[in-house]
Amino acid sequence: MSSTTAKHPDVSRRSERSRKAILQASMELVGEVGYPKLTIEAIAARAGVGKQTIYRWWPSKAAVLLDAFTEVVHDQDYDSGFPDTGDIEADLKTVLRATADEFSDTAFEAPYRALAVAAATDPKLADQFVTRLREPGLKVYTERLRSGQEAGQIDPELDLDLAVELLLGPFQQRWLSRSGPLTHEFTDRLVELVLRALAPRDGKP
Amino acid sequence: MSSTTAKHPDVSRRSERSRKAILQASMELVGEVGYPKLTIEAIAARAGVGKQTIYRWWPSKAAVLLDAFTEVVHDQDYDSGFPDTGDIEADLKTVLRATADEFSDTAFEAPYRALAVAAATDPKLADQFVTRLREPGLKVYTERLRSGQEAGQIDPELDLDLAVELLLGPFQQRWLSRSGPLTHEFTDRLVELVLRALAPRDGKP
Amino acid sequence: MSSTTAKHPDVSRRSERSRKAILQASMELVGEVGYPKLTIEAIAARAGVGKQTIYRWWPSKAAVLLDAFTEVVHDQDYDSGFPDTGDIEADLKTVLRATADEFSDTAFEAPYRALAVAAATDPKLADQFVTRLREPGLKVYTERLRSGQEAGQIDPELDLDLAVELLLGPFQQRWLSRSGPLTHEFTDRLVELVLRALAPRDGKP
Amino acid sequence: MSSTTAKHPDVSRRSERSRKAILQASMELVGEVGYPKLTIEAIAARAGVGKQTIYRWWPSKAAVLLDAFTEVVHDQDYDSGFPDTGDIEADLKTVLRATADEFSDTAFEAPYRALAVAAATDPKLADQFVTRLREPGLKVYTERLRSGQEAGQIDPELDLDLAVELLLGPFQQRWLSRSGPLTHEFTDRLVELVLRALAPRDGKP
DNA sequence: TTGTAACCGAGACGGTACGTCAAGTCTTCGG
DNA sequence: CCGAAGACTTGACGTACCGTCTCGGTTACAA
Repeated sequence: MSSTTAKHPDVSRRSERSRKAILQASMELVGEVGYPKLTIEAIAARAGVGKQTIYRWWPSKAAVLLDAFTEVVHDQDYDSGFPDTGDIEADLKTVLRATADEFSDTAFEAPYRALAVAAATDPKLADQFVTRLREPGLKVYTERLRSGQEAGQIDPELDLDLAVELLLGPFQQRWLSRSGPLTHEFTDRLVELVLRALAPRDGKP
Repeated sequence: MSSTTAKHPDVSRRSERSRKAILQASMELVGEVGYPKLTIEAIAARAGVGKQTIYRWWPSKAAVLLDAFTEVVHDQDYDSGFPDTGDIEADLKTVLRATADEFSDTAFEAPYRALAVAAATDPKLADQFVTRLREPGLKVYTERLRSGQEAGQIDPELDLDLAVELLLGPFQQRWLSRSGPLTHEFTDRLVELVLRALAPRDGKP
Repeated sequence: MSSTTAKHPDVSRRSERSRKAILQASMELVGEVGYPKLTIEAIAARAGVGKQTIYRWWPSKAAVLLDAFTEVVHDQDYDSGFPDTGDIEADLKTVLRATADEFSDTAFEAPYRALAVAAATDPKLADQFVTRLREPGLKVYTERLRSGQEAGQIDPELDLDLAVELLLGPFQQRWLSRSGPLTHEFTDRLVELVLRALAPRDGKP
Repeated sequence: MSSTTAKHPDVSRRSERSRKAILQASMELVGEVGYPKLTIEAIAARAGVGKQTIYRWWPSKAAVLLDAFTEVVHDQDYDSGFPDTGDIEADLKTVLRATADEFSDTAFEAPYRALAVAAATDPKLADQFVTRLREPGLKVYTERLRSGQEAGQIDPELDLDLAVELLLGPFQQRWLSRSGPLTHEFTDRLVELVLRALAPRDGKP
């Protein structure tokens, strides 16, 4: 059913051992040398694999890295739940602090930044990047906001997708452009400010 | 005064003709083939210049592009003033709409995106990118917000830098990651939402 | 067995087509532009081959040319026999005349001079030049002189290697330094003079 | 009178200091890095001179080296006389031994070999090389042989130029191609053998 | 005494080729 | 037929020099 399967050789014969080795080598290398100096040859060598085996199954080194990263993230099973204590400010602050810590972890940062950057250039990749990594991440925020909306803490007429953009846009921007540090101070202030925008309108006539 | 001058050869002997030709060729080529396929060799060839003349004055193709882009921006004298009609919502909407249009112009987009992406990878470049292009752009927003603050339309205790991040973060993020279109509808909603966050706190007479 | 094989990649996978094309292109180009203007890039381009394929198998352009020249010489199967009519003076004159003619043939001269010159500078190359081109050429002279020695026409106590140097040294020197023309007149006089030196000592019955 | 003066700028204004420095730097550098790696830029830098000053007065690096070497040789005033004791064999042996020693002195060898090699490629240079270095060197041999001829030790009908070629050809050849060591043993044997060729014909009828 | 015309040191310039690296393709061989 | 190995063509990299061309500065002859 997957239309992407068509261009591949016989998937059932694929060597799982090679696939794993390639993904792992990619993650290691991107951490060691950075994305721009990551080469297919080095991945193949590190993985003990012929270059052709990479070219056979992936269209670009970015695609390899995306698979590699997705696999790691899934292994961590990151849908580990979003807290809902009833106090939306506290919950958002908790999660955004955690997110900030995650984005400061170099093991996570190198490949994720690499992908974000590659996606900014390559629309094909951007698609997959958004579908497989970004959207699942945003969805949990949207749902927590919806819960707050139902609890009357958030303006019921508000577009929640825009609200999530308001919250995460400044965060992501600061991270990607390194225009400032991702401190808890920052994330807390951000949550407070955003919640002022989301609050139900007072002057109910 | 300028610490970067030191590593250069004798600046006074520099060929202005070559400098101009290189910057122009860079802008043309990045539009034609995109940043990843932009090569120093092609720039040199198009500019009718030896490769060494590029390597002599710039450390990377990104640096060339940054100079090229800066020059264009300055020629347009973009400090052409930020409107201040007294109606802060209208003023912000006007400017953000214009900014959205600018970021949708391919002639502007290609090199700017290239720079933003390169800066995300190369901290050295990021520095210059921020000081020479980003900060001047943000400053005018900060000033308009300060004016609004003085006029009592904005909470006087607010950190205006964070306010600007709140406004432009989602905008930049959407643009860079192509996670949505930069319509006037979007920018208007964004301005409205942000202003709710910036409004002076009620019930404090 | 072969100590030089070690530093090479897998010889069995070598492309015979490329090897031939490179050697032929070298010979053509050295004739057209001369050795100093012979470039690896031009050889690669003419041969329809990547530069790397040349660098993979040869350490320098001189080495390429040596292989090319050796191949041509072997194709001509130049061990085509040294005449031995019993008249040593006639035989030597015949062969030296032929050699002079060969050294006057531009198709032969350009690459051979190039190699002789390069060998004079590069001892590594000199080794191979001597073993693969010079020694086989000298050996046939030595053998003819030995035959003459056995026939009593040459002093039996003579060092035949020195004798060959005496004959070919002036010849080579004149050719290499262009200090005079390689006429048959010259070669004949040379043979006569040398034979006076080689003659058995008289008055020792 | 000198036809070469015409193409030069005003010779009278030439800086003697620069000329000396260039020649000395050339000699030093050719000894340090060898002729093929000798560059005009390095000579200029070492001599503390602008490149143009070299290009103004010499057509090639070989020409510079030739001047440099000639100057050194003349300073040594090498026409220091050829011994003529009456014993031609002893005299030739003495001089050829000295020559062999000279050609084994690296300070002399590097530039002289460089010139010999360059001359083998560049006929223009070869002319000057022969006129200014080789011929003066050969002339003294010719004269000594003529003296021997007049003394009846050498066949009066012999072409003395050819005789000198017979003596020095093997010597030069061995040196240039490094096909053997320039021992006194070798030069002595060579002189003896050559003299057998030059001896007056015994069988005077 | 003062031009002014050269040489001079310096070094930027447009080029060419270098030798290296990696890309993506193709071929050979073993399992 | 997949996978490892790696040779192949291609093309860009960044460097080294080439030979030419200004740029002040410093002589040294002419007005």
